[in-house]
Amino acid sequence: MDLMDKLVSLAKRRGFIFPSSEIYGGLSGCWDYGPLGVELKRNVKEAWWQDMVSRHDETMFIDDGPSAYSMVGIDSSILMNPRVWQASGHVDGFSDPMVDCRETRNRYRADQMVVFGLVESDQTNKPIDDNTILFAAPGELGSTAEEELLASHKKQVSKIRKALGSFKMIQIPGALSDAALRARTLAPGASEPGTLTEPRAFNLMFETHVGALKDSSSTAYLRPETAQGIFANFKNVCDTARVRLPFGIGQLGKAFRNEINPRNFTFRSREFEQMEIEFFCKPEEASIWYQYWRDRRYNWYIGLGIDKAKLHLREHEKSELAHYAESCADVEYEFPFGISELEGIANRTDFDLRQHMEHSRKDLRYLDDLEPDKEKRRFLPYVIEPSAGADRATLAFLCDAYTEDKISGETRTVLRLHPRLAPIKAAVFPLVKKDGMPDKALTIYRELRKQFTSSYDEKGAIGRRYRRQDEAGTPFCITIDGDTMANGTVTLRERDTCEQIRLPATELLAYINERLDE
RNA sequence: GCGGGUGUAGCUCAGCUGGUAGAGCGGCACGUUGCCAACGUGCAGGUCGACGGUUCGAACCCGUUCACCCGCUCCA
Repeated sequence: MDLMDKLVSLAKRRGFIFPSSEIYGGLSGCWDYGPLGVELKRNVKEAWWQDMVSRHDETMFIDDGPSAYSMVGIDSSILMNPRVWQASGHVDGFSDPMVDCRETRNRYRADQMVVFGLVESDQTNKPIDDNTILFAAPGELGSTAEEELLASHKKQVSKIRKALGSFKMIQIPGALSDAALRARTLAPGASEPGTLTEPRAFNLMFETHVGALKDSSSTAYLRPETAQGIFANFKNVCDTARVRLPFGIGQLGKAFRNEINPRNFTFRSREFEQMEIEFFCKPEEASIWYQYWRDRRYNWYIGLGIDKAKLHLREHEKSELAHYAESCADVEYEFPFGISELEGIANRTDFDLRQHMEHSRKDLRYLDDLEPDKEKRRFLPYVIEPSAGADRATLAFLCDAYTEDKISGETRTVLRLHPRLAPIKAAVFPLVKKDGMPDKALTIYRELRKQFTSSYDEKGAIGRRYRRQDEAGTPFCITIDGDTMANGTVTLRERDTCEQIRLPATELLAYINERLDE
């Protein structure tokens, strides 16, 4: 059984993650977090929110940043005015049948791509050959002519003309929907035929209707990203929060994408949770802030215990960049199913604010009242966007924590989660179920429980209880034994080393709190 | 969406040429034990993914369908 299978089994067996609505057969791309999973995921989100937003100190330079900066948070609604998604490009970009070129990674609207075939130059329009190459060109069906084919295609066409003599080119409707014809089709800029994917309707956004009437005027979308809620509130935050450039707005929340093919456990889901920051700065400082956020976000995962050897920061090639991004880097983790993206950090320039300014006709420019030059006072800030997936981060922490080691010949399964992320911080056991130990243990348990998630267990052998907590990732197990009854000390057993220390029960809270902050 | 594979207990799986459901682990109870998955006894838990067909009889054969996994694809 490979690591991923083991992890999925453990997640189910111990109550981390279940398939959504499982008693009805589940729903592809949707997952439920169980009693342990919800604590883990909350801890991931809480760590992010604290580290990025609520505990951020705007009076200090953070992690060698270029300057001090402010961070504020918002929580915008999932349903928004649909014009938001027109401005962002999501409505036009993802609602039509599209084909992708595997080689050039370009995407075309299938209904606006014209495919030409070579036919006899007489009236028969008979194909000159059943296996000739076909040429695809983006254009408008019915009006794009041979002359408008890309230059690279022209060369090939004239080459064929030299070899085969006279022929003419006609449009072949529906060629992209036919697998055999598609395999012979040369995409613009591609080096060989057959690189185009099947046309697919990219109904990426989930549609719904607001109000009682189900007509086009009531159409609304479940947000496919949380980012636009931040851009849409940029002016509100500027007007009310007393922030000055540079500053960031953070948001945690659900987003929805009707993925063609959800895969790899919770990694690609249709409903997922994002942890996004839109960081606004002066255009001339954008690249230095981009560097800063790349490194800061990469190190955030390391600080929470992810194996550095499995975490990569990958800078995108220019050709990989989305049209709105000037630069982009991915934080990638080596999952058992392959290297995959946890977070993208992009320099989005002023694309989003500009789009929203044009569509909303509201002036979204930042007013720099310290700038003496009146011409330069109003401008659109550039945006650095560190956009992370909460479910992906949770999955990465789980995968990274999963360990099997040997304790006196027996295989032990243990989740070596960072104490800050562990669903349960401490478990309390009476060594035996007699001599007043359960009562003493319960007193200590109730004390710990006031401060952090704790567990009490008196069932079964002590070794079994330790192992149960190992599978849940509990970093500390506290055992009440004969000495506790005599002198008030307890043993505290470390999850990762199985080593025990003895300390007075009265010092437990302070000790564990200290360890949680490491 | 296309190609391939898999659906049996909470988990991992066995179940022969069709004959009426099993194991290990896990859970619970009691006893014994007492610092790293101890032992004993007992209990609970399955309309064998769903629907339909063939048959005296289907977990097994046939059809349909759903879900999941792998590859192509996409991305937080």
